[in-house]
Amino acid sequence: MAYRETEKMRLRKAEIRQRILSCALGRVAEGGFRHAQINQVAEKAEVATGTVYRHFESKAELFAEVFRLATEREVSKVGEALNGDGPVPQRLERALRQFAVRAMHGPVLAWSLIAEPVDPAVEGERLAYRHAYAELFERAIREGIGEGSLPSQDARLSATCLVGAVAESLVGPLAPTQQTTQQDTTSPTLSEAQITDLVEPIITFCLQGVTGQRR
Amino acid sequence: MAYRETEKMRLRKAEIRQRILSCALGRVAEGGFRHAQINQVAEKAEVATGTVYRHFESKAELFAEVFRLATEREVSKVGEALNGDGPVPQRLERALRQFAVRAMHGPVLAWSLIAEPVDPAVEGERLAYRHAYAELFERAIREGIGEGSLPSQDARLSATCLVGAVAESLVGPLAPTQQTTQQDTTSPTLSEAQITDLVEPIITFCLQGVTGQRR
Amino acid sequence: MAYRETEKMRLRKAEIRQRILSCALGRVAEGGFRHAQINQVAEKAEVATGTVYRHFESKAELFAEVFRLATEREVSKVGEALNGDGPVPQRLERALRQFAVRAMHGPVLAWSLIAEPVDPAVEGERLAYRHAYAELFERAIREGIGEGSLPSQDARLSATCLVGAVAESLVGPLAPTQQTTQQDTTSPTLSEAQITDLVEPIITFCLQGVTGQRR
Amino acid sequence: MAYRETEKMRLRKAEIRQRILSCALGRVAEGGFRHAQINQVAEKAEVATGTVYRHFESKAELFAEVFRLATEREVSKVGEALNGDGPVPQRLERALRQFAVRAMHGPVLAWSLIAEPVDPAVEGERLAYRHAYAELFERAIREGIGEGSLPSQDARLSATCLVGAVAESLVGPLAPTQQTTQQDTTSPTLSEAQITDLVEPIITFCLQGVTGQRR
DNA sequence: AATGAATGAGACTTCATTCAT
DNA sequence: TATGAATGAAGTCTCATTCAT
Repeated sequence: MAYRETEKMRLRKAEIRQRILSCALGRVAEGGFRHAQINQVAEKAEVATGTVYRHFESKAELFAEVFRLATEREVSKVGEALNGDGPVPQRLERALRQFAVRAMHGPVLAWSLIAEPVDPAVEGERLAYRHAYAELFERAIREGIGEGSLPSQDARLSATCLVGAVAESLVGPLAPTQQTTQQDTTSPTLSEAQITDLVEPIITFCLQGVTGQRR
Repeated sequence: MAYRETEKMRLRKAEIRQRILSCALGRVAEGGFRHAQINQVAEKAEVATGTVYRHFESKAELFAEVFRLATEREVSKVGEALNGDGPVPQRLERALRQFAVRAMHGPVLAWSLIAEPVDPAVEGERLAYRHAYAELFERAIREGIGEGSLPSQDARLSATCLVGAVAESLVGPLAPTQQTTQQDTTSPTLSEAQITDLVEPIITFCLQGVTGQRR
Repeated sequence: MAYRETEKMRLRKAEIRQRILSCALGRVAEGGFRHAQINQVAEKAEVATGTVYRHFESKAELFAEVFRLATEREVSKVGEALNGDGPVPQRLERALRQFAVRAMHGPVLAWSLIAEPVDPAVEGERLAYRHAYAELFERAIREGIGEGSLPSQDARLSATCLVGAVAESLVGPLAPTQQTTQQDTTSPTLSEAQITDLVEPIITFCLQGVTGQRR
Repeated sequence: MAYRETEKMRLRKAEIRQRILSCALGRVAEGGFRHAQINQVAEKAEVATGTVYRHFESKAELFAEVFRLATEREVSKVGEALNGDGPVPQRLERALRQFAVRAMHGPVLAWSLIAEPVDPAVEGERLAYRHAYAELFERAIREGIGEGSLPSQDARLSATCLVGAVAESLVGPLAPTQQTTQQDTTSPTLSEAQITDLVEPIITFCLQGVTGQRR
């Protein structure tokens, strides 16, 4: 008989691709890019090594995709918050909270996305990611300066400071959740209340940084 | 006689140890921990590979020590600035400038110290480093709150934000000096004027963040 | 009804087999056996990988067949020339020219057929191919010795020398057309005039070799 | 104690390098470049895989060296024969005999050197090897034309024919010693008498080819 | 009977660490 | 004690072949 059920198989293939991606993401979330090896990803996804290479050209390609996958939604959420209605400081606050709360839910992953050095190919994605963040914040800050709700300042550097302050506070080794080594594969999950307690002071700092006014 | 011989040898041994350490530091400054291999360090230090292992238990041990070496002075400089005379905001400004300017002069090293993921053993040192920074800033902020020069705030988180904002701005992939991949082993050297242009807005942001007042 | 259906399918099957064979030959002609992978052959033939294995037991089987396909016609042309009318030296000349000119038109293929090492199974075919050539030439030389148009000689070795001289001149790395690496997949096509300039001296050498007389 | 016995160790290192080279050559002689894998070479040489890489930058480098090793002497012997005293035809005869007899003693190796396709890096060496041969013969033929002992001819093509005729006769699949597959790892060793019987007719053919006179 | 995704052995290469000299 | 060659586990990637659909 000719060839049937292409649809089913296409689904299966897509599913395996997804499984590989998500297992790769899982490995990154557990131990960072550093500890995510093709073999282990394949094993976790219950496929053969070669299968990974059927779906992704190389390790770098795979993790670049992982990066995009993990990143896209984060950036778009922050973007939504920043592009919403209301005065800029209020929107900044929403966006920072969005950024911070999400990062708190997966600190190792967040850290990998933000700080871990990787293959040049993946690095490209990270750069894009940070750029995306920075540009979103930068644009908002410029807008705030324009509308008079923010004082004059170097919008780009302020945007960078925002990202840095949040990232460091939440996922850096200093962060309350990271009192231990990053190599730990288990990360504590915080309660919503704990998260709020951490996030609010950070937002205060950041908003004061851009507005120059006591919050 | 026997004693003086021993003494000489002890000096020589210490000297070799220093040379290994400083060459290892050199490699990190050039390309990060990632690209610092024992063989290359040994070669640069003009000793045999095995000699490195006579002075340091393992690669991790060596680089932990490297980390301490590189870090100690940075932290103590910032500490001096923070523990000096004058109102806290002024001291904070001095310290931040100290931190920022030094980082700008060796971005790859700074980035490695701040952000590059490494062996657990080395990570411990990084933790200590960031802790040291955070504690210095935290103490100063507390003092400022006490003396009334700073508003009430979560001193620890503010301190962390300070470190994060500076680090991100100066050595992150977004930083003006890092518009390219970290894999680059050559980093542009900035003129003093350029450095000032970068550092001032950052300091402004940070001070506003802790003081809640327009600078 | 049932019969005609079967017939149609048999034709279709034969056609697919042919397509696979000819695409495999194409790949060899482009880059040699070395660079002819089953996947690429299948893709070029617009069938699935598995289909190749329905028609041929293994890669080796396929390429053995390819070898036969590519070889048969060459040998039979040379055979016709050798078995024609006229004195042996004249027929040898015709045959050598036939051999040489054809090889010049597809140097990579010719080289693959003559010299590239391959799987044992394929090698068997190459052996048969060279044997066929050698036997044709050998028989002609024997005939020439018999009729007195050629001096006494070891007919087999002379035949081998003929093949070797032509093959090396035309497809060896020394050959004027092969001044570059075999890995090159594109080979220059020569004009008829150029081909003649190359072929004539070779024929002269070969005929002198068997006749022992100045041509 | 400081470092002693450098001399002994240098010898040992050189010896290992030699052992690797000679085992690699052995593998080529047994089954061609195709079947010479780094692991097997290392095993045969009784060293670890990594050791091979201490002595040679890459597989290609190793086999390029193997090629040079195997080739140098052959070419220089032929060169000596060609550059000696006496009329050109006589020198050609000496050189051809030299070439042929040596090849007969290691047919698989000879074939690998002459015909097997390999890594581009190794191919470079082969090219050089064939060039060397061709140039030697070409120069001699030109000289012969100059001194009147050889008729006018395309020296380059004649030289190529010489190499091809000898190579094919001795190491090609048609050659009496190669009635079986090249993949055979054992090759029959011929007696001196047998070798003479094979070599003489080849030389006759070749000399007749270049001189156009019955030998 | 055709499909083509999955398989997995096997090839090359790197580099932290050891150990005979 | 210093040396540095040797080690070998581990990692990435390829490709002939199989097999569920």
